[in-house]
Amino acid sequence: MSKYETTLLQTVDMRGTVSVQELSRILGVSDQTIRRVSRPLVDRGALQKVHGALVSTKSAPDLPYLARMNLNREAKVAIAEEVVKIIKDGDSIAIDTGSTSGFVAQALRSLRELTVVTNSAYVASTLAMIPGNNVSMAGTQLRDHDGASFDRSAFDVIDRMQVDYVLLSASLVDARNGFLVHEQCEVDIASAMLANAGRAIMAVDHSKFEPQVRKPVLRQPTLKPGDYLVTDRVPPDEFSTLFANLEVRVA
Amino acid sequence: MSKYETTLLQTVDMRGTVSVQELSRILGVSDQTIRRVSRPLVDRGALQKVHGALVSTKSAPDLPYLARMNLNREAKVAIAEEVVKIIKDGDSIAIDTGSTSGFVAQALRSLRELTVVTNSAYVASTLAMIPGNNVSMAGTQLRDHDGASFDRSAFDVIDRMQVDYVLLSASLVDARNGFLVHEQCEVDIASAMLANAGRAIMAVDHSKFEPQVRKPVLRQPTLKPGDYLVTDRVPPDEFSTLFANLEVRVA
DNA sequence: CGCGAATTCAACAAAAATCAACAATACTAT
DNA sequence: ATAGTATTGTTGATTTTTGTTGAATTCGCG
Repeated sequence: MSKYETTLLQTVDMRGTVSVQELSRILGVSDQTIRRVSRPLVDRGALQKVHGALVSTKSAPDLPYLARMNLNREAKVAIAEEVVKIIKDGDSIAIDTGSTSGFVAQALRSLRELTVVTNSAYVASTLAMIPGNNVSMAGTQLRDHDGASFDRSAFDVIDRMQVDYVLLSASLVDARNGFLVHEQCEVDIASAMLANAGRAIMAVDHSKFEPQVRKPVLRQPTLKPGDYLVTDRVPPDEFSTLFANLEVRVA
Repeated sequence: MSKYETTLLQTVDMRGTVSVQELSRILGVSDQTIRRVSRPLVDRGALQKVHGALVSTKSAPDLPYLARMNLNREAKVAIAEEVVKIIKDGDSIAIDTGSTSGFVAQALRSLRELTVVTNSAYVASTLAMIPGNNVSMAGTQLRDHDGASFDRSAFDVIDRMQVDYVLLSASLVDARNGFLVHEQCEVDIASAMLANAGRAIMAVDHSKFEPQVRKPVLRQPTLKPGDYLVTDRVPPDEFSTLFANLEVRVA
């Protein structure tokens, strides 16, 4: 029996199916080791093996995250990995709600001793399980489609913290108007997080550069020079002025 | 018997698996001593040894949340389904933390228009995603092994609500002393939920009727006549007086 | 069907952990 | 106080585990 067995089983059973590469990052070992320690597990039937990944034999707990999580999945995973390169063990970060945030939370499981504040119950529960992390859930009543909170107490919690980074997202990036979202409450939370954080990380996949069916109209707070913009494709030229002061990273 | 035994057992049982190096740092002795001291413990079956680390034997009560979720999985799934039969669409329920609660949350996804209050981020995020549900997360700072909160604000939230049911759990059922758990804060939350709820549902799988390695000593608040006890096997006779006034359901 | 990319496997070298024996230290009983 | 006993740290040989390399296999896609 290997010392990684329990963590490995935990992670796979929780997510249903997870790639060997990702497991190696989460456990901090090589992919070859993942294969080695997982072999006895699949022999004994505790796990199932497919090409490139391990899948749980238990009825895969169909974790909520709806259709949006699977929209542009590869893009969001890539962005999440790029975001994790910015963060180091021991850093503190505020994370807003949004589908990309969910992937970032998953990817952040490979770091240690993180201090996290978030208004998303999904992000909170994902990162709270990691031993050594210090996670605070901001807010009480949860919005039903994504499990995020925007009530008064959320702001109280956010305003109490001072963090190194804040992870933000947007529904649409407009060359003229910047980063747009649909709801005022999302802007409010973003502003509060931004006010209490060092550098901001704006994560938007390439689909956010194209026109949306339902056009968002509310502007996210403007970013500071030096804040990060992480995306999965080189943005079209028309955005160059908007991103002029930002550190742009393409996954 | 060595003076380190109890600390060693506690630490390993708490964390599920901990490396020899880390133990030597924690106890302030050499790694060789850890090996020496742990040998009789693994001989007597109180601990398990792997290369580089000690892991708690499987009946250990405080394994990380997701590891515990895979312990007696079938039993807990069955119990969860039985619990769901009690609840109807539109009901309100308070849910405490614990591995069984996680399964109940999964099973409750088949109901609609639920009002839920819980101090577990996992339960909260699981149920908040269902359209029509109204979920409140009680508490802010999350305990790292199971993502549950026990801070002041958790009680404020719970005390504001009046719900139809409360789902409780226990680490051990003792014929003389009733339902026992390890931590005072868990009792406090249970009491608060109980005070604001109609009928209680105590969910315990059969393993909770047998002696535990680390014996819990704190009594859960006593249940009212008519409260439910849901389990997966007919409890031994010695518990008949304890369960006399309860509605017992066996999955 | 065949090609390129990704994944897996086998084998070996490097690193880490274990064990046994011994030396140093603390503790006990007289 | 002192001899005897038990416990702990250290050292080096041995074993186990881990990362890396390169070959073989599988997968995806035209």
